[in-house]
Amino acid sequence: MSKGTFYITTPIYYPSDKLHIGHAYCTVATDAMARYKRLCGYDVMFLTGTDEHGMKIEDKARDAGVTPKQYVDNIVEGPRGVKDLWKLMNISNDRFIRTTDDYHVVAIQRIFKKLHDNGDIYKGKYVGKYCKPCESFWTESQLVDGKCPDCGRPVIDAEEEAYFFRLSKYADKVRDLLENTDFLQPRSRVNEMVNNFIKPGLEDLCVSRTSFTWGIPVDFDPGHVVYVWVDALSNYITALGYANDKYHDYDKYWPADVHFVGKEIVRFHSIIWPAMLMSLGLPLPKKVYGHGWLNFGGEKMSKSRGNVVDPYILAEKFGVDALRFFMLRTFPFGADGNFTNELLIQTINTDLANDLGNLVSRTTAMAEKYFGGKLPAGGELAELDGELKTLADQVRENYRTQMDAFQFSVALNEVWQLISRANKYIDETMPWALAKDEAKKPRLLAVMKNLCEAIRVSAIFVSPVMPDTAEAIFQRLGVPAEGRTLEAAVFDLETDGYWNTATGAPLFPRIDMEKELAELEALQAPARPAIEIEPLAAENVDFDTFCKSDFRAVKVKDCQPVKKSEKLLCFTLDDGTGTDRQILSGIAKWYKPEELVGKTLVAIVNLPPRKMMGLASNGMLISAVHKEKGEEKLNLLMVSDDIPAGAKLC
RNA sequence: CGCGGGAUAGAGCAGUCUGGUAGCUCGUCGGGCUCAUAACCCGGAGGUCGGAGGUUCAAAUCCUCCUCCCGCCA
Repeated sequence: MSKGTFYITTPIYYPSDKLHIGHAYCTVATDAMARYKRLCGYDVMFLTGTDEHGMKIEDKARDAGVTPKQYVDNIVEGPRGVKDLWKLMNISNDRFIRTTDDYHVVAIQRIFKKLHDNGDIYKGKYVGKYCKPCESFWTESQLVDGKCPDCGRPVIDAEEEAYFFRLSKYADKVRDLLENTDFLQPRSRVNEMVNNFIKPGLEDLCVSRTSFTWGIPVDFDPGHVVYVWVDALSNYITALGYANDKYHDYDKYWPADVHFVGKEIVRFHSIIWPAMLMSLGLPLPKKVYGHGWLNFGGEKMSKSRGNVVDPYILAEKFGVDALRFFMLRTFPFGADGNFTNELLIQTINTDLANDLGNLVSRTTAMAEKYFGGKLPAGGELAELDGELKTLADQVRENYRTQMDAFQFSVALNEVWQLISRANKYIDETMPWALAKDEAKKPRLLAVMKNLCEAIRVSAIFVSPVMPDTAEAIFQRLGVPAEGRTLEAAVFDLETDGYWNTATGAPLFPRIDMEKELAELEALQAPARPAIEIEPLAAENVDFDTFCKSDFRAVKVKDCQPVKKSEKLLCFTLDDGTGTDRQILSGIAKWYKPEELVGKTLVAIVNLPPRKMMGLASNGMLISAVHKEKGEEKLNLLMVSDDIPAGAKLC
């Protein structure tokens, strides 16, 4: 009686740090879709996992003084780790893959060998920017001001021996796949991929490295480890047993019905992954869906901004279902969303407490009061009831269409049409008035049963997103198992016998907005230290070297913003020599040009001249910098105006 | 001319592909109801849909140009 199989995946997450709400968003969406398909009657395989190799984890582990494996074990299996989080979020994955799992390692070596043997992987030279102290390769785009993004030191051109995958060979086929099929969704992502990566020309892909060791060894060439692409992307097939003996359902579930991925990795899933599969001669996944990101308060979430949202705090505070619901109801799945605590609380209060929760409360309260919770067969129907059923039928159609298109927010909006209609139905029928007249008892019975029926149907629709809530509602109404399937989600005006309702605590208590916001603020604040300063330098500078630095008091004669630059201000300074000195400084964020004119500042004047935005800068103004609650703060060093221009500091 | 996303009532968003009375949530104002979680139901006020041109009987929606914001994600 199964309708076939449905294979759905999340990306495998990189456990270099604890996961945040963005990861939870993707996984919850995938979980809701998996549950929905199960509800539809599919034999579902839902896979998630972690991508555990690579230099960054090697580095993090070294810093923490543990082995890379110990490091990832802790983040994946440890307290409040990845698996704990998914347990908390009620994620119903059927399988969890770690790229350090033995079977995966073996399979990757076989896959790598196969790609090598068929000529799509060849040995070449990887050319890039190399930072010697960090022993790291960087690409041009990763560099910060042309220097190593980790340590800020200069990089050199360098090369290392590496294996390459002939991605270029598949450029035309991949382009065709993207442009002429609905493989990649939403459609808007197709242009991004084609314009940014395929049109400029696909380069072959570096798939092995020798500059770090935390990875799967290339078994036929010691010293090389498999670089992320082959290792990570292949998880979708190794987890089914491809090229290994751990599992045996590759034939059953591959090709995947959909890979849900964040927009930042659409490129790998829509270009590299299909090309790899083509090379292996395997079928391609049916769809890749690139969802948007959750921003926080209008800004991108990031560690350094200190605005990373911890799903643990929110789930514990407001409940897992409420959090799951909020993420899927509020934001269109394909686009970025702006997460705010206010919006979260507002959504919970409006949709869950006022609309759904209150509907259940008032209905069960009346059923209890008028019928002792048992609603027998019979009742007197009216025209209005047909309206309710018609809407319920429409909602069912639209809900299924939207869910099948992965449009969670639209689908849920449909369900809330029905919930609102049911609330309105109560006002229209006024059961409390009917209850006063014994002759109207049959009508009252029908009204109550219709309400229960509307709630039952709604609960089924809601169940993929809020499994616990749906369960609670079924229990409150006394709905038997056969009344909980999507098949059974058809509004019936003639329900018979099975209603056995119970009153109870509110499903979703209303939240005191101001109080909770304050508490959240307090909970999140400790994560951001009030004042942070850079650690003192470990290395001493010798006296002579220090003495070479020529610090002088300078007076600001003029200060102008630099066109096209957000950061730079251009200073004309009196350094006491009689000739104006021009210095550029990246402090526009903190100071307005006009407020600095006339001030006496400190500058080092014997730095080599440097051009910035086409203007020469002869020296550097000295500032004091620190961080406040994760935010960068800067204060220009201003000294007494009594000090004459050019006075030497020593 | 690097690429992409965005600009719609006080706030947050949908609608733009497939032109045809501008919609939702919150807030606000007024009314109703009392079964329910100060909830629920009805109604009002509030928008020249970033700007300028163009196509069309008709444009938030299509075309051109401009301004501003946001990302660039090994």
